[in-house]
Amino acid sequence: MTIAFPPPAYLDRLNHEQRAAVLHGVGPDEDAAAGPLLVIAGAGSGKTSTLAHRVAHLLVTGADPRRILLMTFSRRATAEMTARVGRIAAEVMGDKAEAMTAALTWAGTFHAIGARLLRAHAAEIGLDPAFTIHDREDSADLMAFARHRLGLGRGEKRFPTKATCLAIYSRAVNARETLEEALAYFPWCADWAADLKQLFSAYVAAKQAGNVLDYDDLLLYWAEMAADPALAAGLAARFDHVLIDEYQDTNRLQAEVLAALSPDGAGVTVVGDDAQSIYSFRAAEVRNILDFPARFTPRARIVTLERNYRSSAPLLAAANAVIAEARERYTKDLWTDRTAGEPPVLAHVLDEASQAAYVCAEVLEAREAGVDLREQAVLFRAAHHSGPLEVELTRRKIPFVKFGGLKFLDTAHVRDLLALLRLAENPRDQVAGLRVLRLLPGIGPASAEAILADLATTADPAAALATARVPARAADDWPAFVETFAALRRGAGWPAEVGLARAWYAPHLDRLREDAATRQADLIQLEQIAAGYPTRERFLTEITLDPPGATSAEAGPGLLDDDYLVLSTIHSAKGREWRRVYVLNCVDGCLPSDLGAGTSAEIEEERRLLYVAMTRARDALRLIIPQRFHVHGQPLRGDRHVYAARSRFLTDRALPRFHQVSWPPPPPGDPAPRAHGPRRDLTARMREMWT
DNA sequence: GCGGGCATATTTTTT
DNA sequence: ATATGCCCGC
Repeated sequence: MTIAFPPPAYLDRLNHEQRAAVLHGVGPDEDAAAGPLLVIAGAGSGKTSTLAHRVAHLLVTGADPRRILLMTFSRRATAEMTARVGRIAAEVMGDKAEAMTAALTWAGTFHAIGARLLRAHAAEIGLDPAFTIHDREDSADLMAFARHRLGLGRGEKRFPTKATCLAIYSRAVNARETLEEALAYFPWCADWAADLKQLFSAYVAAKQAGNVLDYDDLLLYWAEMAADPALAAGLAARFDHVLIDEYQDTNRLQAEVLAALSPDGAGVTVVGDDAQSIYSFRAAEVRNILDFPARFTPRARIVTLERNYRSSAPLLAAANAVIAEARERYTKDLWTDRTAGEPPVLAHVLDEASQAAYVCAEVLEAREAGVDLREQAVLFRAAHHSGPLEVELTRRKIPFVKFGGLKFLDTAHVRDLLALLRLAENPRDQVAGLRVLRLLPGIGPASAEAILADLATTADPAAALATARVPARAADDWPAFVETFAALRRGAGWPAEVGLARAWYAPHLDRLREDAATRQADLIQLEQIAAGYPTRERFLTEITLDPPGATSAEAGPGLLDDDYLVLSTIHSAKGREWRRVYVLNCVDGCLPSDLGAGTSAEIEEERRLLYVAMTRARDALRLIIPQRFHVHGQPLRGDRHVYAARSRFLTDRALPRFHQVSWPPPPPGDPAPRAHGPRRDLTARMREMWT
């Protein structure tokens, strides 16, 4: 492959630092062969573009796309990245660029790449390549199963729930901590260390018996494989270049994987921004990025991108003011030459209902002024915060799509259907089997377990089912199940198999659920999604590793062609941008969230969360402060609420960066505008007397 | 052993 | 408002 001289025109689009990041160790001075590179890329500094240019430049200068490992944080980010790489490369290579990006097959999330590598190397590490992958809920179910079997939780004191057990386990694995160290994050469970150890051991055994891997295993097996001298060489030899996006949100286990892929850092590029680290609840370790340069000798090169191309100056000034209060920070303030623009607005509203009304009014007004709905987004801390807004949007017939929170895949009927497909893929998968078999009336945990035990040990699962002893009450429904399972095992064709599974499931759905019709509609949609995958295995793997992230009021394909408002958790908004951004519930208790112990590290992360939300906006930003919002999860039906204060992150020092309004606007001539609610809320006091 | 009925605690963010 | 977990009758 020839090197393009003079340098390709695409380099001219980049600023000095971006170009340095793109050119590092590539091209004419290949002797300076690419040592490790860290790109600190502030919000809106052209990070994605820079990374895409670097990959494209590697391709243009002759790198083998099949030997480039590109890890991003979501499938959407992967798709966006490869599309951009393709466009850039096409400028120089024309039609050939398409083949190059098509060969960029090792692009995906850490977990997805891990799954592929483990399947490829399964035989070498004692895995059956037909392994299936448990998502969080499956893992929790298996944990519950192990817990039950050990008889834990029968004492007087309540044993931690399955979700908590899994969280502790996961923390230990991802942070590479001992159980005792991990328990520091779960102090109320400290007394259970011995039982938990026993439980985790049983959990691991159950996973292996079922030939299943959980999320953590995808990284753990990978890291362990890489740490084994006999296996590591084969892994490391696969790739010439390793590029990782959002490095600030990786955990220790992921850092280990990276270290094993390239011990001396050759060919490694990591990109991230410590000011946007928001995943420590998932054991993300911001030290990964901070300590990256010093891990190598000579140290890794650092390129810092501080010029912001996204936001107007007033918005950026406000975001800088918020992050300036952080206890500890490493990156400098961002700057921009986009000086014009309106200041961000702090909107005081009465409650969540008026918050919803305010957002609707603003959104519609902006649309009248020419800003499409899809250029606007509403962001919030927790998925349920958008509830009242969703109601209002639906009432006003404003289309929207929601990212984050409860997903399609978490509904019982979708899980039931997937469980059947998974059992066909991997008959040893006990969680899937238990779920499916219990759909048959007359089969409960005990008989299901007996049947599954046979299934796990036989060479011919379909035959084993046909001759299994089933309770008399289940006899009528049994043949249909056996037949469907056998057809799936034979491989009835994809995605036709989903149709078979659905046909089998339909009568059970009718029997078990009131709203069977709407749930059927979901399953038809699932079948359409399945049609987009080449095989059952790919479908099952990828859908658990990167589930369809969005739910919408008017679910259904085709919606994406229309104009719709985006609703998203702040976490799911990472890496995205919109012209106008609204942030709900900017009050203490929501942002920062008052759950958890409230350690200062947690508080700092909440501050970064607000920063991430603010820096998504290009032209306009509204932070909304309801004076009262109602407390969720209270047994008292109805209207318990708290009076909230402006988020502590919007300090007096940051305040001048905002324009403050009350909404609805006070009537003209009102002598006492009540921007901060009733002077004294006696009704609340009356209620509090009895709480 | 199954499955329905009742009580109870419990809610962040996600691969 | 929901989900998990426990108990009891069939």
